[in-house]
Amino acid sequence: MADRRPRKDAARNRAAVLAAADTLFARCEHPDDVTMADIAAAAGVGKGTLFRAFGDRTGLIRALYEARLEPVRASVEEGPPPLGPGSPPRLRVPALLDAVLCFKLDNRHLALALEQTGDASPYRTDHYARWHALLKELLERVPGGPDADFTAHALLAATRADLVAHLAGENGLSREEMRSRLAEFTARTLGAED
Amino acid sequence: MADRRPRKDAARNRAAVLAAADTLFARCEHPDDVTMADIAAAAGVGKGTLFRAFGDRTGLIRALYEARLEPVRASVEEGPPPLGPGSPPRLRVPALLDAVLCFKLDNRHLALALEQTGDASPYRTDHYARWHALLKELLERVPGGPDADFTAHALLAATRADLVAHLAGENGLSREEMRSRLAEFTARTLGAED
DNA sequence: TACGATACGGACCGGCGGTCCGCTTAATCG
DNA sequence: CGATTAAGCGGACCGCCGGTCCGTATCGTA
Repeated sequence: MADRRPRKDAARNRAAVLAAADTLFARCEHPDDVTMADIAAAAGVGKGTLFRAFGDRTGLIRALYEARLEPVRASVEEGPPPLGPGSPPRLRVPALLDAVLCFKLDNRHLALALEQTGDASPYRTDHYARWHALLKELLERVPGGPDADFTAHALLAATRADLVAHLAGENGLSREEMRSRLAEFTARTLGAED
Repeated sequence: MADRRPRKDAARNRAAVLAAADTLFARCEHPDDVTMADIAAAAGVGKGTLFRAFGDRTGLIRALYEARLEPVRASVEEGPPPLGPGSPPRLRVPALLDAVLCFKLDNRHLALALEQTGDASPYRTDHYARWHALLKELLERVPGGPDADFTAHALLAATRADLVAHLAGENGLSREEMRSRLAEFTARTLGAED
């Protein structure tokens, strides 16, 4: 009844597919330019392998995204302040949003691909649920703070992948400029520090 | 060299297609469930007609969206305060965002279909450009206000169709609750009124 | 009414995500 | 080690969708 370990070749292929998909998404401007067949070919496997390993297109992208996100998640859950636990909400909230923003900047293609996957809104993924829950909890502990639930959503919305891509691309906003804008915006919504 | 008026049947068919598409999108939960063939059939025309009139899927959805948006645009550009011109930014900004939110609530399916259309990010449409430009201009006139450009984007991001749909659907947030949450959020980012 | 321009419509196409099944190969066991 | 077996493989195949094409029908005009 225990989970049986996967075969060696299966594990190797899985990794190859993830790597291939990663580079392909990074190379192409629009996520839809990368087809499943492309990924399979680049990874040197058949399409069947790819679908058996990840279920469907969304599953593959999600797996990639979450693998990349893992270090950030770790920093947030057990890293040092101000990002890690234990730091006061007024410091941790901006740190958290900055981390999300940086992640999206560093993984534009992936985030775009994921948020844009037709089926299932980005709001039903569990990583979104985690960010939102944590943010909400922190906001609730800010004295005189705004409605935590909505504010958490609104702040996260400011880091949407396509917005970030637009600001970086069309507007030519640099990484640091964007970070400081977001920090300022976050500070405002937290309100004056009494 | 003048623009030749379209033939009567062409105009009628165009209207029929828009109407059919509207009801179909309204009926279905997920925009992708509505295919071009469905729309053509519901409108009682051939697929060719549909594509000749609107170019492609995105064009059709955009046309629908903008037709619906027209009254709101009119209210904003030449209506009475606080939504119309002439009212002070501190009143007009929240009014504007409230109007956008209400529009998205009333046209969830359309907004979803449009924002989710794979090709072209929602940030390159001209209605977005208009909202953003106006909002930015208003924010610049708020004394001691935040960075206008980024803030305008961030505020609009809080009214993204899929977020609105999520809040209304999963969270069961009522229309009025959402409006008041957004109003509160907006007020916060505008800062204390000195 | 006759004629040119315009629009119609549905058969058709290319390409995509996803499936299926005969073959290969890794793991296990005597 | 060789035999056995289940897990994994891969690419031909399928259904569907957005988009095109062109012979035919209809509108507007004189």
